[in-house]
Amino acid sequence: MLKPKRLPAEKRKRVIIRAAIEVFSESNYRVAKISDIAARAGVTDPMIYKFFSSKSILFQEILKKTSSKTLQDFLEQDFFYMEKITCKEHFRLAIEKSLFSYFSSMEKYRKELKIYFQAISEVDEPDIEKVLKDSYQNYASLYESILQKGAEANIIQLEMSAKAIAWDIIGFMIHQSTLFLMGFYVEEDTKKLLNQRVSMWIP
Amino acid sequence: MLKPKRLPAEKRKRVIIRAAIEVFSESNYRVAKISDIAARAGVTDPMIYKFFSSKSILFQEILKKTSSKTLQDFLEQDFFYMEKITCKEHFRLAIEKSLFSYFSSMEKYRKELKIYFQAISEVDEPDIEKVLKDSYQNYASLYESILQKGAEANIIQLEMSAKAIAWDIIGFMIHQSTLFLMGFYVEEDTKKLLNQRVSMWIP
Amino acid sequence: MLKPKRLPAEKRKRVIIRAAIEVFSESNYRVAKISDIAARAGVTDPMIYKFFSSKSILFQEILKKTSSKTLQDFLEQDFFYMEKITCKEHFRLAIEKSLFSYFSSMEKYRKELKIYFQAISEVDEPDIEKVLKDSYQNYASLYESILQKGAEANIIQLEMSAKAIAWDIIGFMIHQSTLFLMGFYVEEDTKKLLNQRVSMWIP
Amino acid sequence: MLKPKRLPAEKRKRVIIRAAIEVFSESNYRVAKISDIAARAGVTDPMIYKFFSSKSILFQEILKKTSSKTLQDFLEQDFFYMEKITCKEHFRLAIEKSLFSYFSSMEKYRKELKIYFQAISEVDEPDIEKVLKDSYQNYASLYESILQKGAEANIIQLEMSAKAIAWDIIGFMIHQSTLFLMGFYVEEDTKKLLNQRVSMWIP
DNA sequence: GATGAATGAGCTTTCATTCAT
DNA sequence: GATGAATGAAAGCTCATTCAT
Repeated sequence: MLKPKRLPAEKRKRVIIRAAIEVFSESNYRVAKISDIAARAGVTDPMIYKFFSSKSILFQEILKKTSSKTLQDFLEQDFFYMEKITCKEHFRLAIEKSLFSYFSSMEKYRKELKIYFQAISEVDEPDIEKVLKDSYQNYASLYESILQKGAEANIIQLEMSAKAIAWDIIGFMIHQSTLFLMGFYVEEDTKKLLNQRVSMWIP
Repeated sequence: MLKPKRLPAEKRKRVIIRAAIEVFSESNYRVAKISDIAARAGVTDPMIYKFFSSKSILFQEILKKTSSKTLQDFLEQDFFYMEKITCKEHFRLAIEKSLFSYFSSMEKYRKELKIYFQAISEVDEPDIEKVLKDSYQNYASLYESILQKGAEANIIQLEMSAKAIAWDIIGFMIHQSTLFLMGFYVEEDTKKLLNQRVSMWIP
Repeated sequence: MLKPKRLPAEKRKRVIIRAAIEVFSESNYRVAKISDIAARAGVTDPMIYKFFSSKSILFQEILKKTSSKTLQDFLEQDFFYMEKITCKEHFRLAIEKSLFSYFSSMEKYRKELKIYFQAISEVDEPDIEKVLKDSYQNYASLYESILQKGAEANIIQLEMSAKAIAWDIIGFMIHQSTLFLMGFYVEEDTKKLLNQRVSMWIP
Repeated sequence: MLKPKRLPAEKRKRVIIRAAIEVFSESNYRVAKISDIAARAGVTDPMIYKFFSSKSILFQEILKKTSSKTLQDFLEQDFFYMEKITCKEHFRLAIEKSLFSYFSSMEKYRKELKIYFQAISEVDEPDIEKVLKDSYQNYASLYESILQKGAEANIIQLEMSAKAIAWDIIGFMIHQSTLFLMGFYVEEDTKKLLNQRVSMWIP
């Protein structure tokens, strides 16, 4: 092993997270050992604790980071640049594009996705449960507020509460993620389904 | 402690398996402790080892038992009583009914289903991987042979190999199971999808 | 396994001891399991406890039984039938014959011998230590009393106490037993050595 | 508890080995508990596992280390500095001296010797058997090669193969070790026997 | 008289985590 | 700032032994 370089804290932290993502995704939260992660990151065990106060916290940070990063990707593309959305059809398209963009990024985030599904088995740890819920909540809130805005601006009319629709959208995302991880994802099918759903959500 | 009742081996084994199913399904394979299972079954740890030589074996036995029990349920209903199946439509119906019967039993086997999905995270243990694969394989073989028979009897014509179709059927089952566990299962939707698929499988 | 016959207690006990001798001699006191012994004897574990209150007791009984049996063999041959021993030379011959008879029986008692040497590693259990010592003591006492009788009858003259000589005889027996178990026993050599020693003991 | 001193790994390992030698030699491999050894070494159980991956490995390392240490002592004294050995008499003397040096060191290695004899009861563990055999083999090879050299240089003439003689030498060593441990070792006697044997080996 | 059922007690081993240097 | 040394706590598993039937 190469002599461990002195890295600036932020960088080192990122290296550790990257290593942890790999190690966790290769087995699971319980089987993965701190020392495996440390070895993969090229540091010693206590270094992990310098940045993350416990294994659980490290796991949670991964969940949070992944969630916020994908959310970021999302916002940056700004599918919902309202100036451009002037009619229902545009609105529908924006929803479609945003979701499809998520589906397209699944390959890139395959490992993180696996970790998300592991997390489901760990919901008896309340902290983990919270992070998991929050992460879904963020997405839901985003869609909820967008739908709200669209409705307020009279661009669209909703038949259900914005919240209910938002959570159905999240459900669809999770569902497709599962299909993806299990090897059942077929882009064409999803596209069609997505189209149908959008018509349902925004009638 | 309540005075430990003496049970004949077969009964005790069943009690332990039941307890293990509960304990495993409430958290996961790694988190569940032998002593939790023992306590739930109202026995001491060593009793577990009288019946199952290791925790992993116990887990595997649950997987196997569940698999063979649901398969049994299946065979007993004999959807494929060939004397009665004389035309393609009957054949299609038999497939539909058999699958729908499986979907209907998911609620009954919710815990076992959860354990099956936990097992996916444990496939780095080769024994567990094998049991998992075998269990799917059994179902696949069943459908394969049925399709084969139907084709040989000229009741149906297949556009793909019986094997490929069989595995697509399994995929559909797994997919619906996932939806179910995640709370996304809607009987109506599944019925429609099932209908479509059957038309695909048996054109 | 054949249905366990109802055996008279004494016979059953002997069967168990025989099984225990085999099982112990094949590994060692700690590694040998009660259930192995029971299986070998064709009985269930609790049966062992019917006859021997603990594993240690069973081990001790083997030591005792072996000791008394070989001692018995010894006495029966009556090398020291005093009427026939009228001179030093006869006395020496009796000693020689008695020891040589022991050496000749080592093959027959190989397993028991192994157990004796195992017992040495277990002397931290005081009971076992006692049995071991007693067993040597019995032999020693025998020789001591014979030497005493010989001296009192003026057949032989001793240069050391009868006790000291007796224990040296025991030492020689143990030594030869060790050689035997380790595969270094050569009858010819032992015969010569024995002859020398006898001259020493009875000058 | 006394505050646990921090020791560099090498030192700590030596402390543990020393403790293990004592604890093993005081009872036996099965009776000695890891926690006994840890306590004796003034550490907690897991420290043992930092250095030795299992109890069996620890035991084996002791056997190996002892074997290589005594062999080292041996080689350092260089009884077989060939320049000085020019005639049969010198050669014989070298053999005698080397063996006698070993016998003289038995007191120093009494505990290790006891452990070696324990190991015999544990030969059903194949790893232990191997270590034991290798350890004897090393000594045998040493003597074999020396005898070979002597014969090739025409300093001595052998009546048997160098290998056979080498193993007879090992047998003699083991035998004397046994006598020593059982309290029957008498330097004088051994010297005489040794002298005889050497005449046999190198006639 | 014999056994199947059950357990107490204990051992090896693992791992997240801390702390002195 | 980084690490090697050390441990607390617990888990899986084994085995001699007991007891109800």
